[in-house]
Amino acid sequence: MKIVSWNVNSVRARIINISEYIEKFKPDILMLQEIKTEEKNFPFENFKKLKYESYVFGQKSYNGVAIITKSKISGFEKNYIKDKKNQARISKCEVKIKSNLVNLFNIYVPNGNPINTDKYQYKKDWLNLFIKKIEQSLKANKNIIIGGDFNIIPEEIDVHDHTRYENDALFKIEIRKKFRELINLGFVDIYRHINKNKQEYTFWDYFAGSWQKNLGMRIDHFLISNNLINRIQNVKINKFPRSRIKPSDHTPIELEII
DNA sequence: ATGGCTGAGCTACTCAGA
Repeated sequence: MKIVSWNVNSVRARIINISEYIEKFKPDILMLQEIKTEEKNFPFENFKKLKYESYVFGQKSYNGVAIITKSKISGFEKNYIKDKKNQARISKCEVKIKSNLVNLFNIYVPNGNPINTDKYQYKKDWLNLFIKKIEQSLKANKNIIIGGDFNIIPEEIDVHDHTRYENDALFKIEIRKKFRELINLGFVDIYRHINKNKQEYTFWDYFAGSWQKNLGMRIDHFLISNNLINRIQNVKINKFPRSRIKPSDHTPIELEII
């Protein structure tokens, strides 16, 4: 089963790119972040034509997450954590993989910049709430996959110039510690687990030829609960969509699980 | 290279992104 996470930076502005991606790479489950639309304006029909069902937690203008799936999922849930700002940033569902029921989380963690504002506190609060909820969730079901835009650069290798990001909400030590805290509950950052020294990115900003110069960062991740690690066949950052016309600033990360 | 590019909402310009 191929499960993919992709921050699309508006599902409506990106519908051609996303459709092209689906037809070319055939994900079973595609988790989208930053769809930037309410459910009533979501392009359900476009995905239906490609034989995918859509499950949407939308919001006007900003944020928003969705699951586009060919596989059967159950228990789709919005508002999984109590978000102080009422932002659409997380959904949960269950998917059967072989004989296991796996809890699948799709997350869009707050950016947190600038760090001298309440946006940064909101990011920390959000991460703390999320960590607590995952801790609880593990007690009920140890099979968990968390995919999404974490807005966290885990280590120095994961950004083109780490010295520029020491006081950035994506790379500040206390934020990276939250990432470690999550992992210490019993997960691996599966990309780094498989690729020990590889320097690849999932995001390049739109400015000043960042893509052409490969000035990017790895901020989109899959965390896999320890008991599922040996079921992972492959994890891949697919740069193709970032190279297309009118791209998202993020590119998909793809997971193969058996 | 802390400034420049992109999308939404709206229709001039701000907010947000990372």
